[in-house]
Amino acid sequence: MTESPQAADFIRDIIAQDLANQVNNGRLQTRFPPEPNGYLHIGHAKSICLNFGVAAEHAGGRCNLRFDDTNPEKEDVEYVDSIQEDVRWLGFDWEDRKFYASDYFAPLYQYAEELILKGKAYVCDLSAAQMREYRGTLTEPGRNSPCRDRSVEENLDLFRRMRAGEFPDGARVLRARIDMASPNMNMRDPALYRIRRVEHHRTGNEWLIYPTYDYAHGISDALECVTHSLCTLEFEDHRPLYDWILDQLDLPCRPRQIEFSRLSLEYTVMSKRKLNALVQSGVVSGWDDPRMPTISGLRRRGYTPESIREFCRCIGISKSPNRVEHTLLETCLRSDLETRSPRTMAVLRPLKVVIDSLPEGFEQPLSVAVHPQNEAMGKRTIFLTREIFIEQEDFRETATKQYKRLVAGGEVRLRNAYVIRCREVIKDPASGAIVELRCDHDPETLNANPVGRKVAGVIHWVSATRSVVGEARLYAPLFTVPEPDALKGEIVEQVNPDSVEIVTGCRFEPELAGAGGGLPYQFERLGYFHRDRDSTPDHPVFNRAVGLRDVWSKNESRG
RNA sequence: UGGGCCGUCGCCAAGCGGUAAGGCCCCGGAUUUUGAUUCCGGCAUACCCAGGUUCGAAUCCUGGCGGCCCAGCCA
Repeated sequence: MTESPQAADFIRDIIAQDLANQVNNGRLQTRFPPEPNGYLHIGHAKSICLNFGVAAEHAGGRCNLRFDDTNPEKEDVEYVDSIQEDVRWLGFDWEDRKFYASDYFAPLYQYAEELILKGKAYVCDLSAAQMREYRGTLTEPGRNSPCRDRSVEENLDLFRRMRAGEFPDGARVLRARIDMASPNMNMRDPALYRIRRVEHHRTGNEWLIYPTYDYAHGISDALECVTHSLCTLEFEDHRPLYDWILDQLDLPCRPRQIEFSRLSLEYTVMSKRKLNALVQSGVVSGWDDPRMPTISGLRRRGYTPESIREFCRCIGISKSPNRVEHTLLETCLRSDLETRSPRTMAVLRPLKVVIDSLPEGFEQPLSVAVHPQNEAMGKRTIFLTREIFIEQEDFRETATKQYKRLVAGGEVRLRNAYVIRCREVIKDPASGAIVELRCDHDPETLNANPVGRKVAGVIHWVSATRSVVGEARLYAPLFTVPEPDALKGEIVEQVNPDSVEIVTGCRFEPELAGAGGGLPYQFERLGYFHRDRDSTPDHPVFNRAVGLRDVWSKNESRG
């Protein structure tokens, strides 16, 4: 797709200015710092596009991948693997700069001793509950911990013994010595280290104490010589702490934290906690369920990296609260696939049509464009046979003049083939259901318009004999309300029960049986469909990534 | 209620004292063997509100109002 040029935003403005002013000697270093405790979602894509994107826009700009793995209780290698796959799939490259906060556990520990030596940190014996009590509230200042004035020697001794495993989990923490009366709760002597006898996915059992995010993040940034540390708005209140920590220590570089608003999307949820709940409960089939807003879910659904990048460009970067309409995401996919997706005809709900004017056993090969606007994509061959299938909804016994498809006694064009006329409607005598149509074709209408009359409608079809049977999965939003985050109760119980519709007995052009996992196909007149990994050679399964824009059904249902 | 941040079209979002970009949606119309695509045209006398400064304000000042975030030994 022709990707739009990257527009400026307040972060790019700041960076351009810093670069112009030779701040950090004109270096630009960003980082994408996921915690490996879940799969990446479209909100992360926004951050990835920003961090890797802005680095790529400047000569010498670099973006690191850094796993923020300071809490072994929640983290797992499964997630570090999926995260790397997703970032790469999105089209970004950290080259040889894959780091982990856990790479810095040793220096982090040394810096903590340094803080103690400077009287800027102390070991606190308060329990978690007590600490909460001492912290005060939003409107009342906190109280100093009784341990706050311990001597440097005692603090150092205690901290070393914390590390050595002399105290049980949770017994003590190392705290920054800042200001228990600060109006900013984050500055009320925040915890820096906690005791956790948990195996870490990379450091194993080497450490019994683990640094907190607030302590580790800024130092990790500085050690990597990150110049611009971009994060979401909820960390705005942490910036004074981020700066405080860097101010106390003698570090090689001085990063600057800048915050932007996180992405919200209509009809879905974005918090890892909620997404995890959906996965664990089984209401979705996994992190890559095509209804999920995860990168892996979007990929399985049929979204392309290009379309997701374009989406991220479209939404921009700002500090305003936002909730983006999901039609924008769909538009980005459609506009990507419109230009390069191969076309095919598929009938989801088949209605048998017999063309009586064609002889028994008739087969006519038709060479048709893979993409009508792009000849370079070549031709494919389809076969017209006496028996074909059309879409059930493309026939009505009676209809208003607005209905441009086939009606009893009326004419319609078979896409890429002839105009046919419906002579007879065969019904099941018991149920009255339409089971078959008998039609005649007009032999003069292949690649030519009929003379003396106009046939407005064009419908897709597939040969009854030259086709394969398979399955289509049609998706609707996971939630029926635009703001599911506002819903009360368990998120798992709020999921739209009709968010997936499995249609079996679909008919596809034969080549789709063995189609690879490349770009989604456009099923003409229906939408873009992506082959699912549940497919088998004799039973293709296609996910509808997105439908075609459809003003007709919208207007008709409107009345 | 303490602190931080945000408020420009239905949804994103430019704008940085000189008289409201752009995209999405939406509405017309043209072309069309996909009711798709493409193409033309329309879509904020108005920037949360109220005052003030100024020749001139979405932009500066003052005061309101509304929304989001923070009281994890999560990130």
